[in-house]
Amino acid sequence: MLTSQQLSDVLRANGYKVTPQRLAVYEALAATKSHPTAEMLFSTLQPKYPSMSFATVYKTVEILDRIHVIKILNTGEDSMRYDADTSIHHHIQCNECGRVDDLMDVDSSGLVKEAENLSGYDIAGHQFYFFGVCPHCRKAHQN
Amino acid sequence: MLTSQQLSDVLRANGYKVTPQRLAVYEALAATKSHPTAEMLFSTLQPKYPSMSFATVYKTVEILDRIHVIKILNTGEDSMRYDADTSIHHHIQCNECGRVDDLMDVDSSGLVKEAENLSGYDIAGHQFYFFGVCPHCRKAHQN
DNA sequence: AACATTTTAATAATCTTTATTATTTATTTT
DNA sequence: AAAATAAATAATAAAGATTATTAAAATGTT
Repeated sequence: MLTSQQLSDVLRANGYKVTPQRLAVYEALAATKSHPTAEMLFSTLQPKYPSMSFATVYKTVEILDRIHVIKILNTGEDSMRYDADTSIHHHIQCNECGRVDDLMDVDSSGLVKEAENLSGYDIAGHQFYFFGVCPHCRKAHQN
Repeated sequence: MLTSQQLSDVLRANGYKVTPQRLAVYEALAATKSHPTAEMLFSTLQPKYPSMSFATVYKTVEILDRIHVIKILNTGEDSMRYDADTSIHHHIQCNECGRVDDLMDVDSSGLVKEAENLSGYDIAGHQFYFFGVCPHCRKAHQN
């Protein structure tokens, strides 16, 4: 999570200009833990930035990903999700309501080492996805 | 990996008819470890089944997934990949050449338990993806 | 072998994402 | 501070993957 000032610095350091749209997309993403899709981001920004186009949202998240201030998630849905938290953590999605939650304190470093040894790859990143039924939906079942 | 006979039985048991196309799609998938996309499958089948359409490939993999004889992979590319090996294993993709390899002997059961406790979810499945540079591309770098 | 039903293939449609281009905005230079 | 230049935005179109539709063909059953 970066301040606007920090994000501006990173953008400039990578040769990108600082624009209100870029700051707004990042802020919208940093303000939520819901791992929104491009469409959700667009809807969120609509009230404040009624002139912003879909293409701008897509271009912006592409840039934010390229300068490593956000992560792109792919849970197998038809659209991507975005996450402003770039720390190493994993995700779990509810098969029923579709929500995506963070899984913070699962230590994956052992598995990464193991994977590196087994594969001979030089591993640069990893994404773990778990799927199941969230507590909320489980409770709903009991009624 | 199922024989044609076994697959036929599973199809029938689930109320699906057995057709040459379905057997062919499964066989093409079972014959490779390259985790092909729908397009790759289509191209592979083209010579033997010149009349088969793209829609048939998509419908077929959808059915094969629904009866749990294949798995759908999602590495974040623009298209899905398919895997006839439904045993629990994980995948690693090369950031340079794009190939997707199996990671067989990485034990993830501990992490799944941990994730279940932390999240309160009832976990039904999981997919781990690692990304990096494959041995082949690493070697190419040295030249 | 004929029937009822499902599947296939072809096509069109849908949806997400990317490309294009004129206009606008941010930065640099004067 | 104003002008010049370089890049970004918005609008639109285009591309690409996947899904829906429907007439024709194949399957399993009687």
